[in-house]
Amino acid sequence: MNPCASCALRKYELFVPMTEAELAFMKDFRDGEYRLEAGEVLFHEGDETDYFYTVWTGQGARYKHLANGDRQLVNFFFPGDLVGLQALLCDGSQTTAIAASPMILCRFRKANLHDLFRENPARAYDLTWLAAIEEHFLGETIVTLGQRTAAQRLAWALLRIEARLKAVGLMRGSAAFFPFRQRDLADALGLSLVHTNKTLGRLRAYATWEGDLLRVINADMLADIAMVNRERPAVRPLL
Amino acid sequence: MNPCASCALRKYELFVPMTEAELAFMKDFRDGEYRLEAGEVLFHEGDETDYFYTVWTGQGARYKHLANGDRQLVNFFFPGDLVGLQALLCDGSQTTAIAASPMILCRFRKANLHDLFRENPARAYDLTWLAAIEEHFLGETIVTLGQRTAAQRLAWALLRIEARLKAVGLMRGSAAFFPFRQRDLADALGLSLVHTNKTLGRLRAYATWEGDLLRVINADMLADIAMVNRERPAVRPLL
DNA sequence: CGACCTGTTGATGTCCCTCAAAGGGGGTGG
DNA sequence: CCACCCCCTTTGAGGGACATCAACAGGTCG
Repeated sequence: MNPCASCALRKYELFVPMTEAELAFMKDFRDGEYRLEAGEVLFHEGDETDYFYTVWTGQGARYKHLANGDRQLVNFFFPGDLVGLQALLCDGSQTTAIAASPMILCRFRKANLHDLFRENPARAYDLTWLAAIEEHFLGETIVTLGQRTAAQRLAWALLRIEARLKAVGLMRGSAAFFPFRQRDLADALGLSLVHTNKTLGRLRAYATWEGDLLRVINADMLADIAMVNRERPAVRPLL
Repeated sequence: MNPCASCALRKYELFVPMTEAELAFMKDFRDGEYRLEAGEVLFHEGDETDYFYTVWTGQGARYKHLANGDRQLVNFFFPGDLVGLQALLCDGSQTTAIAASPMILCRFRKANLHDLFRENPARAYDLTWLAAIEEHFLGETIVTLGQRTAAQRLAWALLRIEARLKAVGLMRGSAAFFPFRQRDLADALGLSLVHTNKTLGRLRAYATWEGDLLRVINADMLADIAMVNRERPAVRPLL
């Protein structure tokens, strides 16, 4: 029984298909699962870890605290995302990773990384590919934080999050399951909670977010507001 | 005559040393140099490129334009930095890369990337390592844009830039050579040019930036203002 | 000499932050 | 089964940090 071969994520178009041989390799490279409850921490700022992960189920986020107690959320992570690779390669995590819902992660040992590169260059390439994709998203985030107004930031974020969730089938009816609070989104976008709330109110004709359900009503309008081109997420590997 | 073996950058502590064999390999993997004058563009938003690069000499930046004409600088690049890897892996660049001074870049062919992973896993690992380091810096930038005030942003940036320049010997006397304009720094930090100028004025007791020369006078004070721990740049590979 | 770029400074406006408080839902304990 | 509390959302009021507009000075180049 190969958990990688039977992984439900692989059916989604978001991910590049894998061969039988690749799936067999990943099964051995994988070092079991790691389970988290909502609110639990995967690693803390300053931790030296021996593992990195990919998200199998659930959602979480990575953030950093400043000396004055402010918090900046660096990114959310969704099924298929890599977590903790820089913590490994940049000796020591500078961020904290936390689960926002129950999560299951596939775990990989740092000690096996060199073997991966030596024995399966194609998978190593995919790992680099994933790192580059993450880097690309962080670049987009920088553009947003640097140049967009509150309404533009929110439109941008809601659009992006909903598309990503849809791509991995995280739907409850016609809405996407998004288990975060307004506080989290505010900290991700560099806005105050109050202003985030008020601005969400003004966008309510185009997108709603009630409880854990995010519903995009008028994506074109949101894209207009955010000044982005609406594009489906690029195809990417899944370790 | 091996340009990688004689590369003047390798003497700096910032970079992990390479063996003779590795240097010989890199010489073959390298696909010549690419030279730019100040102001010239390496690649444009939307370009599909066949190359990626590392900076040998000179400095530049990568930025993105929004529909309204605003510009956000995503990162600066300095000698030893990787440029254009995501453009390759995320099909198509979303950013423009431009030289701020005359530059020489070492060029690598996209077509050879798979060979790199197959034939030299250790170098492939280094490539991923570099990507992770870049990702780490982008994360820091996100924290800064999201949470820090104008003075904090500038203190953070001046500190970081000066440390990076020092690490590759880009000194003119006791100051670092930094060929950008206030407009560039403003666009990097998400501030207006005017406010950047005024805030730089208020920091002038701790750091000066006149012409192309950046001089940090009181790094401890800047670190205090920026709420960062002063740390030397982590050691990293140099392709 | 004039055009242009960069840096500098002042005046005015506004977006967003901070402070404050109230309402709803879920959980817990009496 | 209700009282109470905590967390989250929502709304209003006031203030501040930063953007925008405008103008000038110095240096460089044609």
